[in-house]
Amino acid sequence: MARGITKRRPATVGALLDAALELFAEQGYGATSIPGICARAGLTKGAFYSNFPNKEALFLALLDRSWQRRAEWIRGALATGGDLAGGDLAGGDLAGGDGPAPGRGVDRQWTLVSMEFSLHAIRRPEVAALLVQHEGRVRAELAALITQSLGRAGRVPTRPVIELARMLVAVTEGSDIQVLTDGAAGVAADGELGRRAVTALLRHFSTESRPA
Amino acid sequence: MARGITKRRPATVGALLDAALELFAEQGYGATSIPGICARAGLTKGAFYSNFPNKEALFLALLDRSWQRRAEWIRGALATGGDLAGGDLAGGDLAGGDGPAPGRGVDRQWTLVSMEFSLHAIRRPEVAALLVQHEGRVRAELAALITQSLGRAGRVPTRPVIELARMLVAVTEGSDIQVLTDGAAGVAADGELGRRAVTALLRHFSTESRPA
DNA sequence: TGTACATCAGTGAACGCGCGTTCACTGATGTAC
DNA sequence: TGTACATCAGTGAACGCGCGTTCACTGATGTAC
Repeated sequence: MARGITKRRPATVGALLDAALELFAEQGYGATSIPGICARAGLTKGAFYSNFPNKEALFLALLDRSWQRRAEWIRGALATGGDLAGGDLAGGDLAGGDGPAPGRGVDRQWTLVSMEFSLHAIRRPEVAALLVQHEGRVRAELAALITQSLGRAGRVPTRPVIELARMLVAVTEGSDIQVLTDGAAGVAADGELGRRAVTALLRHFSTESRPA
Repeated sequence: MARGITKRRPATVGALLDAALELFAEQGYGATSIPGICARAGLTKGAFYSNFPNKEALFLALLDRSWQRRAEWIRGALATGGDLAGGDLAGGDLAGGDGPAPGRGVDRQWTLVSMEFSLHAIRRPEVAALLVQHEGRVRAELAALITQSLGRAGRVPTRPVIELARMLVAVTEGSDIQVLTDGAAGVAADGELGRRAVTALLRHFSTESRPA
């Protein structure tokens, strides 16, 4: 007679995660209250405590869901032969989309929430472990994408690809912040600067592969 | 008979700003309470409200002080002929120091607080204006530094220096985040990756200046 | 298919606490003489 | 230099509010027969 989880739970948890994503992006993690999340989700506080012990657990669950969605996206790019050098993964797109993925432009919600999480992780070693693990996986997938892209252009890397992956993530993150702050005003289209830098780094740290 | 400000104020304000810097870095802006700041500063809450209308005003005052200190630092680098390409400004050092400036390595406190402020600014257009203005000034000074560095190396930029300045800020910010998150584990010394990327970008977007 | 009922999931009232903010006050500062 | 006193700056008690958390309860779910 009703053993284990029922079908209501996933819907409730989903509503809470959706509400939290919105509010974390709008107001920030610290400024968002549990009652606020419940109200946005159209639920009572009891529903929250029935599913999570505290706000941090909700945050981790939210990241987990986002990471899964983004992982699907990056794997899709690999499968369909995404080309970094061409620019279709560079810039804002590295920040992908929380869902079916937007095209060009920075995903504001995701960028804000993941910046918050970086801050959070930097302050708490036990949370940092999670982030480090996740970023390791992302870098590994990105490294594969780099190798693929360079290969298509008839080039080979002159430094470990994992190191290039780190650089691309850094420049992309930094660019995204600038785009959100001032739209990289008057310099180039959204993400264009980041894409240029990515291309430059890929060229600088690779060389033509002449099969003797 | 005691007209205008007395000598107590600067000391009180200074203590509050010091306390706030520590706590914002430790716990984050949102999680830090006014009573908390006052306790850390060894003052009562009244002292706070006697000097600031709210936490946000304190935050802005703190940034103002930090920016002034950092501006002195970057101007010093220009005056003493700092060399970007050589690496002594690149990497974590772009993040300088809130004070006489640390040598190598990322300034943890400052990086955390300025990330928080970026988030804050992205969410509030009226605050963003301040940040945009400040970053504009920083980019201008950095552009001068880039021109100087390239000049020393007998090179000229192939793109607007202000654009290069943006790229260097982006890659430096992104690298700093990685260093704080996982120490850019096992890849290179702190900030080394950022420095390499900076050098690569400077080389890629400049060419030898052969005075015909 | 229909009904009984055990278990699961969310409700809503209740609580204690620390927050932000105010304000009458006391002590510190610094000018006037 | 010393004293009187007006103004400034910080104290500490007080307040109302919304937060996080708990829990007895009611309604939803899904199995057994």
